[in-house]
Amino acid sequence: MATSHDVARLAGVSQPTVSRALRDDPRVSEATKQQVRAAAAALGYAPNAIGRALSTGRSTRVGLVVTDLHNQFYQHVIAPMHDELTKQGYELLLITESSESAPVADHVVANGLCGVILTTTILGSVLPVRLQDRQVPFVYFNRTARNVEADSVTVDPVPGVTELVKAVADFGHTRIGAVFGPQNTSTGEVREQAVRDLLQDKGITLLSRNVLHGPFDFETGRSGAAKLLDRSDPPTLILCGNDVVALGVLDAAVERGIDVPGRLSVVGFDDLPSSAWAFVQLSTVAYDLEEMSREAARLLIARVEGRSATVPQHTVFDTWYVPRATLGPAAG
Amino acid sequence: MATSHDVARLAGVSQPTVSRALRDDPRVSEATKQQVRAAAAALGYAPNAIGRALSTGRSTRVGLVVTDLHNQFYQHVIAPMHDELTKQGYELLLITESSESAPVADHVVANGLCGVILTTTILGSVLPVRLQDRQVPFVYFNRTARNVEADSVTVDPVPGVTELVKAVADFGHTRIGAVFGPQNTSTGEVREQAVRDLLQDKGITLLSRNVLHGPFDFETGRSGAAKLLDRSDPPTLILCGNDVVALGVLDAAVERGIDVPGRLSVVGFDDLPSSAWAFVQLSTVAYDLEEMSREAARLLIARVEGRSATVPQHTVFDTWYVPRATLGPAAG
DNA sequence: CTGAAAGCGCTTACAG
DNA sequence: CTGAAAGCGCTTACAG
Repeated sequence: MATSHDVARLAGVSQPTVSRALRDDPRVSEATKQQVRAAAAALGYAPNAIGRALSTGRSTRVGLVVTDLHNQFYQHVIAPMHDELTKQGYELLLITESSESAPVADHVVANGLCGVILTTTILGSVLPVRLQDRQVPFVYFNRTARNVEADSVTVDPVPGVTELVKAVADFGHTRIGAVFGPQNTSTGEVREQAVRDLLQDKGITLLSRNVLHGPFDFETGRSGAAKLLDRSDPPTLILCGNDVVALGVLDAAVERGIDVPGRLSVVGFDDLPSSAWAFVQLSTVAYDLEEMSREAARLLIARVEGRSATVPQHTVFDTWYVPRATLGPAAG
Repeated sequence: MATSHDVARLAGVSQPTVSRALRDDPRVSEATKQQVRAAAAALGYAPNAIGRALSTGRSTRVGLVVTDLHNQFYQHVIAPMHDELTKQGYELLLITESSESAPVADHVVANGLCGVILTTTILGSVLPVRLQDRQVPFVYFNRTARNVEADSVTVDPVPGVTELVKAVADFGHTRIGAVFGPQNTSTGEVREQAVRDLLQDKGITLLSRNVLHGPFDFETGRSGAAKLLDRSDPPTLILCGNDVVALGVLDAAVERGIDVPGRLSVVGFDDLPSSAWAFVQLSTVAYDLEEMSREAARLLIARVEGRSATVPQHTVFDTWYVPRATLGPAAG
């Protein structure tokens, strides 16, 4: 592979001039730039990112920290995020957060990532602290944390849940079950609180024995539904922490031959593409996940490039209820 | 962040000794190693990967080249692949192949990737050639290419399709439609050929007007099914290039109120987790996609580390038929 | 067993 | 407008 020295030799200039010319430095004359570009093209030269990173102390590599890459949800955030990053000349490195988060922060620094998007911060996690210590810019995606302030993109569940709860009340549901997300994440907490508050406003009680928690995955939904449905007085509706959980609930219901929504209604949150499939038709709360993913990338880049205000930026996305086939009148 | 110089100063040794000690170089005495490790720990030092990469000319960063990150399929390859790479001390960088593939190869070199996994090589693509030119190790995932030999992991569709075709024949299907994958990929080609050959062995004809092609996505299935189902003599069975396409076909069928498998049978290929959901129950051809993804990572790492035989390694995975609810007796 | 020197491929003050 | 020099943080012959 050609280096800037090769280009310099061919163009008859010094190596630093090659560096400047190709970055379109205004101090280099047009004539010189022409020559350098021609020489670079002739040699098929592209600046080496490693050399640049070492020299500038900054790369264009962004880390995306996730817990569960198997989760369908991430597919829909990775795609637009990667797209936005690429468009702006950055790269996406996948990082899974293991239980020990200190290594992650070291890893990030050692690998010269210019910033990190945290999709997975457990409340009270030390990772944000570590990143801050090491002065690595980061943004919270769909999460926040109390200990460390930083840019964030989140969702306001209230508008969507308000509409949803109205539909629930209109359909006459009173025996309600819930399979919420983990209690140690802000996403789980915020959604649960919205549902609880708004149900209460409608005078609907959520019995604590009908409320379950677990990771935002299919199995949580399956096993949660199993517990709730095998009772003598099963709920007529199960509210879920997200769509993936709701799919698990549907799976359990169908397996038991329980008609949805005839005998059981199910509601999710996220409105993933699969929820709209004709043989799923999951009623759910939606928001613009794609735009939200892009916004996370944008916030991070702005921060990395020093274009952000010193104070943390918080973008909040609106939600709305999407009525489909899995929420219907309460069973007799 | 501390550098090896800081550690050297604290440990009272030279910087190269720090470098050697931390890599556990046998030429360094145990006593010195102890001191260096202690100093490194005290400073929270971790070797800088950028410096190392520049110096060795090799990183531990692997690129995964995909076309369509939105496709559900990739979720199931990214997760295990990332897991295997991480386990072996490598990192995963996402790369989408745009139409122009020369830039991709340059990008790979400029960013010092140590190797690349190609999931998406179109037959006749120049990317493999470019990578070979630049001496970047790579492996074909689920694809091969004629022009350039390289390590590969692929699937042999024959065993699974043989079983499948037997079931199809036993159920008495004769009016058969197909929505195959793209004709410009080896995966699409190989699967289609297997289906054609094995149907022919059973004396079943696949009318060319009933055979459609398209990208391996949901929309291909939806629109393909629309075409086939709106005919006066619709097929009693639609064979699909993969599960995602089959889901699209199911979607179109359900939307039209067509009973599956009463009036229409549908079969996929891949056996993605969603195909097993109780409300999907897609009959399909399965193979060990997770193990296959890990194997791709392993082959690449072995190649990168010079542990592979000079001749390309080809791992081929077995397939089998998974009967579920979407393949039944041919409609009257 | 350890250190001094050189170099990987860039960028960035500093001169001129 | 351009070049010579130094340095980013490592590794790797080369001496000793």
